[in-house]
Amino acid sequence: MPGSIQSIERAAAILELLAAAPVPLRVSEIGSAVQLPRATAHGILRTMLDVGWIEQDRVSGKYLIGEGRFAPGGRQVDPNELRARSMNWADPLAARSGEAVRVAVPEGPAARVIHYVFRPDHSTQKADVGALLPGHASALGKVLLAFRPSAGQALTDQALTPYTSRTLTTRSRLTSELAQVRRQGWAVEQGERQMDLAALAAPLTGLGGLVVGAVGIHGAVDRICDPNGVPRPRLLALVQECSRAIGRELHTPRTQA
Amino acid sequence: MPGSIQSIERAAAILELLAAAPVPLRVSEIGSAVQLPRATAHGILRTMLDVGWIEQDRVSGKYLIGEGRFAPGGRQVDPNELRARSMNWADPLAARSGEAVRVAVPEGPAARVIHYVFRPDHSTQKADVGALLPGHASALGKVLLAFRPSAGQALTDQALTPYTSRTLTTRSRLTSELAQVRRQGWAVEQGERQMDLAALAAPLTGLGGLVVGAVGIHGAVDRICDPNGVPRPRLLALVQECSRAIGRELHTPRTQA
DNA sequence: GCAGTTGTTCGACAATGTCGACAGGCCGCC
DNA sequence: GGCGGCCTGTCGACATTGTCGAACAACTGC
Repeated sequence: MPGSIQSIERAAAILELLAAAPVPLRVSEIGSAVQLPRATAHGILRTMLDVGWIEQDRVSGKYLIGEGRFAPGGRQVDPNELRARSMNWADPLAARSGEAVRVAVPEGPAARVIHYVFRPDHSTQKADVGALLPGHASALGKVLLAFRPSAGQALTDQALTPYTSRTLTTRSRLTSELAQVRRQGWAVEQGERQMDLAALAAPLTGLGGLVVGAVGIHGAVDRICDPNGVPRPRLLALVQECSRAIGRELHTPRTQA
Repeated sequence: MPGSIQSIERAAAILELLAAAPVPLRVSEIGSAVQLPRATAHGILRTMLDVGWIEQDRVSGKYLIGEGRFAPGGRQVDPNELRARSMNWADPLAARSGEAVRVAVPEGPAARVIHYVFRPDHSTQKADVGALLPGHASALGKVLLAFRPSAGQALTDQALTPYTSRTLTTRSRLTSELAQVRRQGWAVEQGERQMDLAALAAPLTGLGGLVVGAVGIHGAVDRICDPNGVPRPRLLALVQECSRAIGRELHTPRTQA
């Protein structure tokens, strides 16, 4: 099929139309300009609204081009919004798994913790919100690295700090590990950053399949994994379920009721 | 169908991925990052290549984000490229119609002439390449105005300079005229800018249905139209055929063989 | 040299987007 | 104030469209 994808071509045409327009445009104007039924134009507009390329004036209903997109280093998903959306699902995960929960977003080759839910028991714990987890030595980091080729690019063997004897310290081993993470859709960390700690993590998938963050649990190795070092299926299922739930939430950005 | 269009969502995801990447990425990397088969990712990438959102390194085959797109007043189609592509079809149009041919691109509410082909007979003529034709009083201008809602927005009744007694000088009459142009796909001008001149014009449709320019013929009123003021069908067909041919040319931007 | 990549093309299937028609809301004109 | 036109957004059936597996060729690195 040596043809281009029409939906995208049409979206591009409409986007250029809006970019060239000094004032917001109504759906019918756009439709007649590109010779498309209004319903079709509306569908394309709504999609571009969802992905943030364009904006809609709430009172007039007219559409206008979004601000400062695609600028070099253009903004990813807003961490605050992601935190807000994941809270509803992170709490139940902690309750049902009995472990502490973390949500993280990518920051260079590392993972920035943006949300933390304490383990249900009343032991002393410390929330490390704001902390930077190493990408190669944490479950959350591995997930982000696996689905963000841009980040992994910069990692050299020298940068793979060995935290424990189990830390992956060569680029080739890390690469194959990340390939496995991509295949199976989740990552595990056992004693790679701290000998007595293990963790599980899964990606948070935004619109279009783009991974915008990761969610996971962490705790004592013997609670997270069985004696053979295999993650306990129940915990794994809980993490994946939570990941999918937040993902679904991200797919419905019907903000502003 | 209260769902978004997936192709566009995926394109957006890939675009953000590329925007966040400091270095060019290969197809397979992109595919695994958004969990898509390579062929699918390739199709989306090719489309975004065609519309100019991304670029491809000719030697490595890697993809990188395009430069300076969507900047306020971002570039339209390059007039030089449009001129080059339309030349092959404008010449035959002049030969077969026996009239002079003009190609124009939008510039504000007016039409900038970027190409001119002399009428085959050897009468004295003057090529007005570079001239600015009024949008409301020329066939080329009406076509551009009809498919560029952004331009018409600024026109007030005061701006509708009356060149002759036949010039459309009220906004309402112009609006209905433009609606008709959109319906039928071509525009006519008879004595509206110069009493003894008539013209026919049709849009040049780029990718996705966006009108990027217009092509048309002009000459003595009695040669362009019949005594009743109706455009001669043969000439009209020739203009439309030429318009479609150039449009097809624009849809195949397989530049650089 | 071969084995493992890579980017790209082709074709068939069915999932997807398109488009006509309907409902709800708003403005403006009588 | 009520009415008519025009607007945006929704729903559903159809078929066009995009997707995805498999095959091809060119390239890289053991």
